[in-house]
Amino acid sequence: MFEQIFIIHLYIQILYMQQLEDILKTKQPMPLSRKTVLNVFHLNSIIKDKLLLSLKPYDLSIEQFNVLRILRGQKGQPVNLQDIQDRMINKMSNTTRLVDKLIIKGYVERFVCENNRRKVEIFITETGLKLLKNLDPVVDETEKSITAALNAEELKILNTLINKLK
Amino acid sequence: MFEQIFIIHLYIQILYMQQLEDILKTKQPMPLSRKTVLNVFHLNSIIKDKLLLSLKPYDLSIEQFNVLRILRGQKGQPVNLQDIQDRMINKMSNTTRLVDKLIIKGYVERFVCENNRRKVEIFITETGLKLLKNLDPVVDETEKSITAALNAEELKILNTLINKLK
DNA sequence: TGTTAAATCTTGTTTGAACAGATATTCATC
DNA sequence: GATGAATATCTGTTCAAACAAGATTTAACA
Repeated sequence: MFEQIFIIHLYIQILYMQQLEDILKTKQPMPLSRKTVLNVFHLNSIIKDKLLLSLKPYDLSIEQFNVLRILRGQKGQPVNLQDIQDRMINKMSNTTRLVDKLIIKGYVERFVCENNRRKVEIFITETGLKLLKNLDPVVDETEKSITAALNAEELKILNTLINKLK
Repeated sequence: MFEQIFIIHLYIQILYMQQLEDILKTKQPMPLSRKTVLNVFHLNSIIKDKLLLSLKPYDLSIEQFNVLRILRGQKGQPVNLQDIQDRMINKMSNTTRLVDKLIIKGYVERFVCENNRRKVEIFITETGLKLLKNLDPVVDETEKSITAALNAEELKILNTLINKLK
């Protein structure tokens, strides 16, 4: 956890400031806190839809895809279910069944951990790695198109503000 | 849709810049676009959980609550299902059943539109209005606590950036 | 006017999420 | 080493979301 101070001079064109009010067709102005919450929900929904559209041809949910990326990041080192749950973006109750589906599709394997037989160790398979390799450019492209409206500096500011909220 | 130019001088303390990397335990740095997407997902998940917790005592989902707020905003004017769908933050496929649940709970009523019998007009009931009145301070408080880490200027910037992405 | 298309809502089915309870293994303590 | 608590995962059930097809009413128009 670092502590730095950035000084940023930001010139922003406020083009679509009324978007949310347009959708909701509210007459009176909303508190800034509510507007922010609703805007985050709305943006999340838009991004989710776009990503899902990219993953649809591969029959993967966003969560399944993220788990595969987590496993790849391990580079062969074992991960147990708890680890996966901790690293998932949307906390889920049943990671077991998510992994089940990835096993059925042949993208991951599950072994009982010999050191601690309560745990299960999960690995990504060659098939899983190959799938990710195919998906990488697709998802990269989608993510870039999603964030295309902001330049690097603006994105950094956005991430900073989000991190302060979390 | 207005067009204005704001000049904002922003001094931001970057305190938790590494949060996402901490969770995912990734070694190599992520592209800024991916980081942004994951950060939005993560923030959305956190906010959703907090709001759900506030609504839980009232046995309302976030979507149900938002629909009630939309109906209240109409001040007695009829809204049909299509209108509601258009104004919902997360586009849903079956608004019918969402409204069904609100009817069962006695918060809204449904009538066939006489001018166009394909449409159904939906109104909020007195019970629904009373519920919202109870919920207002609770949700306001939650929303404020969610956004408490940012001051008004930062929130405005955040909303502007989000709007540019949408 | 009769046929077809469009708009609007509903229903059926399949899949995913949430929650609680069950199972299996390990750890701590006596 | 027997017992109860803690850890880690799995399973059952219930409820919500996604998707597609169906039903009803209106509009278009030859």
